[in-house]
Formats: sequence, structure tokens, C-alpha cells
Amino acid sequence: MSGSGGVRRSMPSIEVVAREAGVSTATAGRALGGYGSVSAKSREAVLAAAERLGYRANSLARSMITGLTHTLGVLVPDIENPFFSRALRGIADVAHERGWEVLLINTDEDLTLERKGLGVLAERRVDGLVVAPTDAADRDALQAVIDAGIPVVLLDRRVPGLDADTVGIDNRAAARDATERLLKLGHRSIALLTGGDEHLAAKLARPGLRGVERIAGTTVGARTAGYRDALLEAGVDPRPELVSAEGFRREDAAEATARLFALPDPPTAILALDSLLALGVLLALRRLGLRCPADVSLVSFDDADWAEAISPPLSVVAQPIYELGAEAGRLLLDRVQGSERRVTHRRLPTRFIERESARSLL
Amino acid sequence: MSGSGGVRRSMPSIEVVAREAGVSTATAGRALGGYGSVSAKSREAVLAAAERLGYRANSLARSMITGLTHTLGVLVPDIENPFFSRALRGIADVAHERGWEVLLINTDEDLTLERKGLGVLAERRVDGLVVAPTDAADRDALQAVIDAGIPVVLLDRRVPGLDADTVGIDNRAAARDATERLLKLGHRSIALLTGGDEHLAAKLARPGLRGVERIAGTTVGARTAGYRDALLEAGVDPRPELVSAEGFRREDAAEATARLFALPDPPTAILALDSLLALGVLLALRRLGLRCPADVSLVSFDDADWAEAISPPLSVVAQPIYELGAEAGRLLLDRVQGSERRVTHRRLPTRFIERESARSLL
DNA sequence: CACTTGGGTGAGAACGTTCTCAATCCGGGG
DNA sequence: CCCCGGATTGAGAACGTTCTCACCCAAGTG
Repeated sequence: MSGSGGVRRSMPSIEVVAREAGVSTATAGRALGGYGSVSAKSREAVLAAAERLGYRANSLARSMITGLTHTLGVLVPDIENPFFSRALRGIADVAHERGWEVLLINTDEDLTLERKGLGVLAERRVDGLVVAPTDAADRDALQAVIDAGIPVVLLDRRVPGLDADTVGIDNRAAARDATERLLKLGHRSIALLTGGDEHLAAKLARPGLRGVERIAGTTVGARTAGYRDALLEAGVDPRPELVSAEGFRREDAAEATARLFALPDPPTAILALDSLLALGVLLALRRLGLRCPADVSLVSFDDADWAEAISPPLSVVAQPIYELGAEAGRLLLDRVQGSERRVTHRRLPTRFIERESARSLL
Repeated sequence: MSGSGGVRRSMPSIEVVAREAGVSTATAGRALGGYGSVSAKSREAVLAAAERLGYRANSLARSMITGLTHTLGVLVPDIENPFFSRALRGIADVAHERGWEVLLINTDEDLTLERKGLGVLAERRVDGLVVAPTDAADRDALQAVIDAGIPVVLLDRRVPGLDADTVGIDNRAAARDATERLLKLGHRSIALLTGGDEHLAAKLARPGLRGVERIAGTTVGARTAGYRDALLEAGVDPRPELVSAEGFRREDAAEATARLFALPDPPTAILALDSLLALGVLLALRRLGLRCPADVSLVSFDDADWAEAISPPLSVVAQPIYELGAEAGRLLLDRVQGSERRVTHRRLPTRFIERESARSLL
């Protein structure tokens, strides 16, 4: 087997390589880094010496000089969430393609962690940041990062008044479309599982969900508004008790579903705002002994990998998740690489995929 | 709104802060970094100046000196795969808890990309590496990294002869157990979907799967061996045509399943070696008009989030995926922080979760 | 009073690159 | 033979920290 020999503790520096090759560090640097001009003879000597010594450039030192770390920071609530892991894949692919790496931080929807994360990434001098912010409340912290010269792209979620590019979908229109489809099938009693928090729940408590306009700037708020738009236009009165905002986890959705079916007048259809919530619904239906779509119709955001495989296959509002991430990466790297264009907001198209989980009542 | 004022292009250095506070850079460093000794008066002056100027330490410079980047490299085939995104969550949580960050690279099961990734991470001087290697063929590249002084922990997959810690499960025993359960239910014709490649397929082509012992060191190989063990002990002849190794993607599994049911003597049960493959099986069954478990039983590795929610809920071999990642993180950081213990191999326990996708033929 | 002790301080080295700049080398034209 | 211009080279600065070391000073100690 070829030499996997002695235990080297620390890697050789460019100076050692230069000495070994009989040239100056400047020349060695030029040969190894591919800049400036070097004679063929010197280059060969340097490269041979580097090979012999197992030289690896120290990118820290390089970054100190060039001012570029070739690193993108990614700040998301939870990498386990399929939405974010797919989006991250998009970001990472674009980044790698252009020679950048990705530093990942989970925020767990926790504002304190998010702020801490922003601080860490700033100290690491990442060249740019893709953030799916927990809450608009972090605007100042994000603006501080931008002011410090680190461009930011917001993914999936928007922060009003922030000086950053955003990438997402038209949430209001997508939710409206999904709701309209259920209405067209004859459903009048349509539940909405938002995954939101108390903050949202408070806004929704008013008659007719009128409070929702105030938060239509957020992802969940916009979708809820779209849901309300569709109902109103169809002449259906929005019932706040059919809208549940009790957390983003699967069990939260399961509990919410159980509560819906304890109502005197339970829904005939459910719209879930992401695939994890849809899973919670399915779980609850199974526990309640209800069948989909015979007893209740279900439509969900996000075309999870299991959506097509289960019985019945799930009808979904498919977001181009990978592309959202890739586009975020592109916008960010364009800016990192010097583009001075104005702040832009990209809305990628969604696609409703009709399968068999929503049945007609007509 | 509080000052999100002027556009600062580059961040102030410690020297600027020191000048502003009227002390030397050494003292400013001590005050900000919390080392050495500083008078209360100086400390206050420095911290106030730092606050005023929006100072953020440059961790690149710090790393140059201390020799620690506080960064862990993670090299996995595909972060979209739920196994790896969950494991990454475990790694990242442990890392953050101890003050480390995570640099992520996808290899796409591509040896070239993997080698390139190792190189990049080495140049970034990560303090340690968690790798789920594509193939044992990369042993020399991995050994070179270790020899350069960067500790490595192997996740889920092993590389014979490599000087690194490993974290995983007892794949052979787990597969054997799952197969035995199907046998106990009366199944004699049990198919295996491995997700492996041509390399594996070649070994399996021999009568009675005898070639599998040669690759029992790999994850897929060990599981296949366990499957064979169970069959042999039950006096059932392993049928190579029931073992399919045609790729890790969902569609691969769907095609393999279709082929299985085109056999004159199709299986009555299927064991899938990961949840993506199980999804492919479900998809194929739906296309073929077959029902689970009435027409065929299904058992899969990995307790995917949808496994419990679908109908019928899926019986699975649950790996403690999060804990695998966390343990890998712990082993690595212990070593980074100076532990000199010998190479260890952690095998975490698996748990068979019996649900309703496997029925008795008796 | 001289002598130790130890907290506090600053000058300057060190980390490993890239960049700047001046010096040297080489061949060809006058 | 001398001079010009471009390729090649090396010395040394620079990046922003932490580390080493010598120094100062006040408070004890003999």
C-alpha cells in the first residue's frame, strides 16, 4: 500500500515547501496559488516539493488576505424538516458549483439562538447569509449584519422593512387556490392547520378572521389570508374554530385534528400548511378511525416524498423547494461577487398536484 | 427605531477599538477575549468602545493563532436523505452545545466529490471530521487526513483497516432479526431490497448468496449477510433473484419491486434496507394494484416520520439515528479536545417496531 | 530601607498566506 | 556594445488576532 506512513501532527506551511523547492515563499505561493507568473522550472520544483511534503494550503491565512472566506452561512429553524433539508441541498449545490462552502446553524425557531447564530456567522466572516428567520422581530439584528457588509437573502419568510433579497412563493395565492379547489368540490366546512404560534392564534380569534390582514406579511399569515379570501369570495363565513395554530410539530397537528373532530360540526376537509402537519392529521385520523378521503378530505402544502406513495396519494400544493434554495444561493453569490443590483424579491411558481385525497361532495 | 444607521463596509479591528479605548491592542484583546488579567477600568473602557463601534472578533485571525477553528466537517452522501439530515441534527446539536460549528458537504455517493471534499475540509483546517464514506475505496484519502492530524469518525459505514472511530448499529444482527420475524409469520419467499450497486449485485449473483461474506464489512453487505443467516437457519434456500441491488433512489426500488412481481414465483414479503426504498415499494404496489399487507408484507429499516401515519402503519427496524449523530459528535469532540483513548467502535441498539404492515400467513 | 510578589500593561513576535514593489534576468533591436 | 521591455524573482508588508516577554508599580516582608 502506498505511504500512509508516519504520524504528522501539523501540516507543512508554504515556507517549508519553498525551502524544499529552493525558491522564495512568494514564488512558491505563485506556483501553488496559480497567480502571478512563474517559470516552468520553478513551478515544477514547487509542485513536486508540495506533493512530497503533503502540503495543503491554509485557507484561513488566505481568507485573512483576500477578505473572502468562500463560505456561506445558512440559518434555518430545523435541518430535519424536509423543506429545509431540500432547500439546503439547493443552496449547497449552487455554492459548491461556484467554489463556496456552507456553514449550517439550526435556530429551532428560537430568537435567542438565531441572534447568537448571526453573531457567530458574522465573526466567522462568512461572505453571505441565507436565513429563514423565525420572526420579523429579528429585523434589527439582521439589518446589523447587512450594515456590516454581509449580504443576506431571506428564504421562505419575509421580514418587512429589511434591506435584503427574498426568495419564496406567492403564499396568499397558493393557499387561495388550494382552498378554492376544495370549495369547488363542494366543501363548505374547511379546516386550516397553520402551524403558527400564539401570536397568530390571537390575531385569528376575531370574528371572520379579520385580524389576519395585520400579519399577511408572514408566510403563515399570507396563507391564512389566502384561505380567508377564497372562503369569502365563495360566500362562506370563516369560522375561527376551524383554524388552528398550535405549533409546527407532528403531534401538535394530531392534537389539533382530534379537537376539530370533537366539534359539534366537524370539518369535511382539511388544509395543512406543511407536510409535517399533514402527517399529524393522518396520524389523528388513524387514531380516530376516520378514513381519507371517505370521511374527510386532506390537502397539504409541500410534495413530500411519501405524498405519492401512501394510500390514498395526497393532493398537494407543491413548492419548488430545491429551486427556492438554489435561487437563494444564486442571488446571494451574485451579490457576493460584486453585483450591485437593487434588492429583489423572487416569487417562484407553485403547482397544485391533484391526487386522491380530496373527494367531491357533489 | 434604534440605530440601524450608516453603511459600514468593513468591520473595525481590535486595533481601532484599542485606540478608541485608549489602551494597547494587547489589553483590548485581553478584555474582549477574557484571558490574561485586565483592570476593571480598562475592561469597561474597551467593552464600551467595542459596543460603540460594533466590534466583532475575527475568528479567522484567532484560529490562525490558536490552531483551532472550532469547526467540524461533515461529509455525507446526501443531506436530503432523512437518515443523514437527522444524524446531522444530532452532530450539530452536540457541536453547538460545546461551541463548535458545522461545515457541510454532500458527496452524492461520488468518490471524486468525496475526495475533493476531504481536501477542501483539510484546507479549511476543520478540527475534526464526521464522514459517511461512499466506499471503502477511499481508505487512503481518509488515512491521509488522519495522518495530517485531523481526527475522523465514521458514521453508519465502516472502512476496514482505517484508523478511525466508528458509530453505527449491528447491521447483521438487525437484518437477521427482521428476517426472522417475517419467517416466524410463515413467510418463506422474502425479497430483499438493498439499495446497493453493481459491485454488490455481482457478489450476490452466486448460488445461495455465498459471495456476500466478502463484503460483510460494509453496511449493506452486513445486512444482506444477516438476511442470509436467518434464511439458512430456518432451512430456507436464499434465492438470488429475490435480492435486488439497483440503486438508492425511490424509483430504483419501485422498478425492482415491479420486477419481483413479474417473477413466476413472487415474494410474499419484502425487507427494504432504508425508508426511501420502502417508499419505492409502496409506490410500485400502488401501481401494480397490490395491497399491503393483504397481498404482500413489508418491513423496512428506519422509522421515517411517515411510517406510523400511513395505512397500514409500517413495521420497521428503528435505528437511533439522532443518537448515532450525537455520539459521533461526542467521540469526535472528545478527541479534538485532547482525549488520547484508543480507536473505539460504538454499536448502538436498534429496536424493532411492530406495526401492521407484516401479516401472518399461518 | 531594600527585596520580593504579583497584577496590570504594552511592544513586538507569531500564525500562513497574498500583495506590493523593486531588482534581476533575458533576448532582440539599434 | 548598449538599451529596452517583459518575464521572473525575492524581500518585506499586510491581514487581525493571541502569545511571550519585559517592565512598571503598589503592597507586603524582612
